[in-house]
Amino acid sequence: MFCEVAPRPRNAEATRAAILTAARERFSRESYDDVGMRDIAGDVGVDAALVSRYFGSKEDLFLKVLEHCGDGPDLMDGDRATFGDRVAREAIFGSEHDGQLEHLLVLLRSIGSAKASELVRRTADESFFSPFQAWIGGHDAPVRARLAAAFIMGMEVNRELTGGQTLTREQSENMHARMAAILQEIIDG
Amino acid sequence: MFCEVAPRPRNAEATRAAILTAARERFSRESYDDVGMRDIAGDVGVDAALVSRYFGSKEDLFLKVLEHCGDGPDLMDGDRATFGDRVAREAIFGSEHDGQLEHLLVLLRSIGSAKASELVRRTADESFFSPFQAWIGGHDAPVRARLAAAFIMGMEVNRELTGGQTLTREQSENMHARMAAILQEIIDG
DNA sequence: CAGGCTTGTCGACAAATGATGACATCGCCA
DNA sequence: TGGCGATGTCATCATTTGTCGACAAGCCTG
Repeated sequence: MFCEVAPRPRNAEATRAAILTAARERFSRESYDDVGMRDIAGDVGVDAALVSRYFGSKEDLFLKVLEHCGDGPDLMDGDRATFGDRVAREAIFGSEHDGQLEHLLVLLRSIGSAKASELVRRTADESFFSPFQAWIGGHDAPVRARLAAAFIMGMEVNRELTGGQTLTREQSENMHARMAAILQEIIDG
Repeated sequence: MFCEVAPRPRNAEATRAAILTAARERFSRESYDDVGMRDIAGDVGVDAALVSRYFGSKEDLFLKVLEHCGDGPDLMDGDRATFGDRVAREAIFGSEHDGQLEHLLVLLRSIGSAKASELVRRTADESFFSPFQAWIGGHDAPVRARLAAAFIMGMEVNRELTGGQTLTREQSENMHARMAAILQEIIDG
């Protein structure tokens, strides 16, 4: 009884989209160097050569991922008065299914890779820092934007570094409250 | 006129130390994956095979670097009342020749690499988070340590991401003042 | 000065990677 | 239904990487 997997229908557009999605998930969990064309292809159930042909090169694919999920981080969606609370919650507790910070994760994962860092830098500026700074507005917007961004990104890194050992529920709530207050104060000026 | 480079004297101990130093400098500037044994060997003026033989494997060498420069970050050296000022200064303006945060840089550069992340996590805990948390002390030390650490690391990442475009002198001073205040407040409880 | 241990180099290998061109297979249209 | 373009696979290449064993050169001791 051979239980063959249903073959993917021959649809270039859909396959292309599936590859892009798989690539985005990979790049948000592993660094540019650690993600292989064969990995992405395997996730989709396709040969690695197809990925190359559809996207040109690995670098081009990475760039497409950055453009695709970088429509603009939705950090700025929502009430401005609850910014600290919202963002601190996601930064500390994370979120199932693709939270607002997934875009940042892709950037952070590959910031260390020499081959990707240039793309990461440019994207970070164009689709994160600039709009974020504009959204913050007011006096010293560039400075306040950097402070807030640093805090948010740092907490992501922190979660990565101390991922194993978790705080107690009470401590996490405590940290969330403190971070939310600090962030909100930065945002408000 | 052949101007030969003076050959390195045959001294295993010195050579070993030179390799370790070169490795530390490489790993503080490039990620684990981007640093090759041949690179390190080239810096010292030695064959790559020697590095392997002295340190076993690349992973062992990386671990030695972590242990070596991780005697304990000297963030905690100095007056506690000026902690915010000192650390914010180094995080924002950086520092020539190996500042207090060089140790953190090694960790941050390679946090994304799958092969190094486990070592990075362990080292970060043992030689950074734990002593830092103990040094902070007081109520909610674990929480406050993480908040401060996140802010500091985030500013390092920030510098990496926005390295190209610099703030004006005035803006930098402004950011320094704000960051120093926030850090100090976290430290003081 | 000669032997022998130490220190270092050379060449090579196996594995993995991104990339490419030739070939196979599906689906649509005449 | 037959053919043709679109879609996908296979085999392969060049390169890079860490690592290893064999060999060369140097320094110290007898």
